Amino acid sequence: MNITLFGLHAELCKTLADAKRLKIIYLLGDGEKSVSELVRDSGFRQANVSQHLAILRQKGVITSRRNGTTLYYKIAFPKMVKACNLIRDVLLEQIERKGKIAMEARA
Amino acid sequence: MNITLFGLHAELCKTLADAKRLKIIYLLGDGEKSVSELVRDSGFRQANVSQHLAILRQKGVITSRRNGTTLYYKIAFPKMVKACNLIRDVLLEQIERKGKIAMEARA
DNA sequence: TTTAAATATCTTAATATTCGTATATATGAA
DNA sequence: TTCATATATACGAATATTAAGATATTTAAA
Repeated sequence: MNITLFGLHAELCKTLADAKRLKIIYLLGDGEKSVSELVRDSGFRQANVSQHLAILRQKGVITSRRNGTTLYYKIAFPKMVKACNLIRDVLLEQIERKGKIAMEARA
Repeated sequence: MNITLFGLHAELCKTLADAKRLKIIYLLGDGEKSVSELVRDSGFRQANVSQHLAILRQKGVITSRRNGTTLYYKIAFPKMVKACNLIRDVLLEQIERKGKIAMEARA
């Protein structure tokens, strides 16, 4: 069920479906960053950042480059960031249209 | 942690992060469809389709219109489909690249 | 007011995800 | 070699997600 196109597609979408990974993706939007820079800028624990980076790298969303003991990560496909931006646009439109409180009241 | 922008953003991304929901979204891409049409075209069980539709509706990705006992669903934000398409593009690029690498490795 | 059709919801077991702690690995310097 | 720094991985507990079966709800028609 996972080697269908929809299955692979869903797996790729899953990489975006986590608040911490989204933050990391946007931190990498400005250009490559080392793990320790990401730890510093995100406020997440080092091990946790590495875990999320491993997921993003394994799904081909980011790539890495080593310089000494330092690993630099960057976005592999700008289209993924564009997709994130579209989804964020929708979110902002939803918030603007109804107000988040009204949305939750109906839920 | 879920009422942050990144938290809400991740929740919206989550709606795309399931193979069945992606299939439903693409089935709705051509225009509105009733639940029974979706059941027929997807091959999923009725209760399961309803469950996924409920998730998509609750997150504001689709909207519904009732006609008698029939409920018609449609995409609420075309931008969400565009985001799906971008991610699928990335997936296809990844597959193509991998294919090339595999070809080169074999050659 | 029964009945049927269309759709939604509840419950639950299986599975997947996430995070923290602890530990391991890799690289370069002393 | 030994040490320090940067980063990755293993493991387990808590939590979340999914699918199926059973049941409920809604609407219209008989």
